[in-house]
Amino acid sequence: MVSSTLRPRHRASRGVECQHCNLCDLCLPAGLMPEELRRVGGRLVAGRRKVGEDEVLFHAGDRFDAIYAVWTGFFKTVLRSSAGRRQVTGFQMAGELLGLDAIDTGSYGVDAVALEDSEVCVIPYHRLATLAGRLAPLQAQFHRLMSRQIASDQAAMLQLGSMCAEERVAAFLLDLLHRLEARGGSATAMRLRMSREEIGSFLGLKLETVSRTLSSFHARGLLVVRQRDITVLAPDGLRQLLERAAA
Amino acid sequence: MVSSTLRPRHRASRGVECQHCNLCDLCLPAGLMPEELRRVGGRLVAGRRKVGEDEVLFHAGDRFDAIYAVWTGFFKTVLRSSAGRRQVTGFQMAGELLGLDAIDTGSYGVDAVALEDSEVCVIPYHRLATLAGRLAPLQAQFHRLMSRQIASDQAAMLQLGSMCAEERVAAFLLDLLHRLEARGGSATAMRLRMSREEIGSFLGLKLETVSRTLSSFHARGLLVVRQRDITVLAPDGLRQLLERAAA
DNA sequence: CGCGAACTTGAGGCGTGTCAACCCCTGTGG
DNA sequence: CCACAGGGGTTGACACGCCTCAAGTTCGCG
Repeated sequence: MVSSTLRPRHRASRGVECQHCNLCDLCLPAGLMPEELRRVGGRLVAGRRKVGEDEVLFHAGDRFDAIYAVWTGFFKTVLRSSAGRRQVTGFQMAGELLGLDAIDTGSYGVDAVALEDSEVCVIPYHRLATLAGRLAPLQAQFHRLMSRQIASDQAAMLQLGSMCAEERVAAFLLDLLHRLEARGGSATAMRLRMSREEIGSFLGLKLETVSRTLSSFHARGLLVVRQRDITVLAPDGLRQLLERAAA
Repeated sequence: MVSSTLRPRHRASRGVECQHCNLCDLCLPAGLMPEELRRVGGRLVAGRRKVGEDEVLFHAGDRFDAIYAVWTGFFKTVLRSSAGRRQVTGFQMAGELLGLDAIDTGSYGVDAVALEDSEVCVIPYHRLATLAGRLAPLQAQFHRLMSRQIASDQAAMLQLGSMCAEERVAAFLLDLLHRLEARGGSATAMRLRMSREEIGSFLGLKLETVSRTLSSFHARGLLVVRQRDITVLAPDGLRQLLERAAA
């Protein structure tokens, strides 16, 4: 008994059907049976929105009404303190959600900025809440994704709180590669979408330190770095860097 | 002092009714109307469990089947890396939830340790999921609490990634006081439940640095510190420390 | 072809870590 | 009631990793 509300026809308003999306086993509908997927149909995603490189999907403080799922492209989220400090709190790629921190306060807490030309699925929160109430597997998957964000934020806290610069950079590279591999990318090579400064902000380091650390890895034969192209030659070498740590 | 989490005798058989709990507007049932609260009745909380000081509520890796809500007392959560690094990822007090990071993987990701004699409400996740599917306001509040945890973890990332030691300690004290005040405590005085080392682990500092910083605040007349008793004399002084920061 | 942004590299300073000594509380047992 | 032990906390001296500042290089793009 969802009444199909009449909405003005503009580009982003056409329903998008999850069952025809190639990301459906990575994103919100993951774990749904074909029959359930069909029930979701086009009622979850209100539409797609293009966000050009360096454009802002939403600003901290904007009124919250939708979660966004990255469909194509790459984003960063930036938290700004009242004192003007800035901290990159994460990088998001296909199938990952943006805006989860806004449910509590009703307004977004971070800026979401595209690092390359991107497209996102617009998921009005009230639609998600309604559908999740009826479709237990959808609710379950939504909870899993929020939970995953919590776990990944805590992993970031571990990096920031108890690793030295080399370890942070190594962990960062391995995490990125792992996520790209899960999306069909190479397990060893990638093109970074973010600048040294953005990496540094995420890792609590200055851009020079990031640069020096990458150069050092290069010199030790762990990887090849040429600007934003990185090829890891010895992933186990990076992993060992993380393993051999004092308590 | 080492204790096992396998303690069947703590398993309470009687349901606990949220509508008779003094925390009901801080915790999971917050925002529910009396009528809805009655519908929840004793079907959400399976029972209460006592956890003595230094005892472990759950270990990282334990199979996940319940969320816990702190009823009385005080907890810390500790994330351990494969290399043996340890990071305190948070401190939890009355009305706050433990175990949210476990929904995704099906096992807890951190250790939860009581810092004083405590009691928690045991909320089997399947019960919560079922009830949330039927009671939209309960679902909404659960989402808000997960969202709040994400936002607070990101605030911690900001502290760890872009603040100096003094700023971290000031922010930490103000946050603790704020949360205690929301629970009816004093806005200026408190007894810390955790050691300098645990504060340091949370803030990414060594215990000596925490101690020195508190001494320095004391010397400047911002607060009085005597072991674990802290009285803030100039909360605005602490706030100013945070405000006057370079970008 | 040349400008600017991003990146790299170097030299020196500073904040926090490390190591060690000491102090203060609390609990315990004579 | 006091002596003592032990853990947590404080303080000091020094070391070191990362930051700061600055110069130079590479690359993309008009």
